[in-house]
Amino acid sequence: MVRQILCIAGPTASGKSSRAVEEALGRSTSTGEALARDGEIISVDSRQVYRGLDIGTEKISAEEMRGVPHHLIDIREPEESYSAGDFVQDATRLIEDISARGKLPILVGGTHFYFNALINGLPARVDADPALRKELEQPSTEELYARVVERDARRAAELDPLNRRRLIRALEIITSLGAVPQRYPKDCPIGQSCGYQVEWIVIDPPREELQERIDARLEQALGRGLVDEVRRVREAVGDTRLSELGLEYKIVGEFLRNERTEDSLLPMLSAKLWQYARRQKAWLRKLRDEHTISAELSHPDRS
RNA sequence: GCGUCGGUCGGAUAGCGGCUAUUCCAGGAGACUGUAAAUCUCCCGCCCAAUGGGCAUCGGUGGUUCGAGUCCACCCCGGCGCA
Repeated sequence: MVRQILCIAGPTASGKSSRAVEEALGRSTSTGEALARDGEIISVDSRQVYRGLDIGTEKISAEEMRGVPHHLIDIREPEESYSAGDFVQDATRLIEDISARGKLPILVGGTHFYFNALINGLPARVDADPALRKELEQPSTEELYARVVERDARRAAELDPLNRRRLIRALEIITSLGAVPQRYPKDCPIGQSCGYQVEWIVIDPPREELQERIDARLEQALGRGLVDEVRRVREAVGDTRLSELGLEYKIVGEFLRNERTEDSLLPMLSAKLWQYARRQKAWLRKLRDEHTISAELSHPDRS
């Protein structure tokens, strides 16, 4: 059976979360018509899955949820891993559950790669192999690339020879399957693999407006104790993992280690979040190209 | 005032007489098939009849030299030390 889902995507600070709640409550008036919707929200966010990362990830508060169930938030400890594969599995299950209850699954978030993975599928289906990954940390990047070329020339041609992470992942798949499966096999056109009927809402505010929203949100986050939150997370997971969590966690972590001044915090965070937003916009373009979804330039008053 | 260290492309930084002035950050354009807020690539003085070529450029002015960001002199500016 073809499940219907609503996907809300957009860059950071674009106001996705509150829009999702409105959609779930059926109060969206963007088209002028009152849509009687009763939905549950599935977060599509690679960082909000972690407990304790609240301020830095701009996690929605209980009040802001307004009684709408939210899924895939606070489901892991920060030191645990969570992958696109985990997400696809969890989201697939949740979509079934929510649909079975007669409700509309609403997927909202800024991890656009996860949307892509859910809708277009992840052909490999090979779990991470920590032991193998550790072993593959040893060889030089050149060597890793040579191995991929030797064992799967087709995939090698697609990969960046200098991107170790991707090379290691490719070798992980090759070790398990012999070769990396093709992205879009002839018998599985784009959009067919997921079997969902997708309605898109893409919120993509103009540059200047988004930058203002990012800065406003950052000042708010600092006022709400961002630095203390990062300090707690750092104590729990250590510096390496902290940096991996990215953005606020990485930058504030540098400050906590006295590698940067307090004055440089806000400007640097602002710059990094804008860089992030740009990467997200690149994904939106890709999603648009693949799904003919249209962007909505308007946005709700707050997020 | 004397001494001293320094003034390099938005910021920081390398450069110790020779051919394309280094690296990091910021900025811009992208990639992305299981770490994705991660990871990675390219561009980033000016101009052009541009898969190549031309002209600039290292605080200023002069000088030494076949050749100067690099050496010398003087000047301007900043830090430190001594007065």
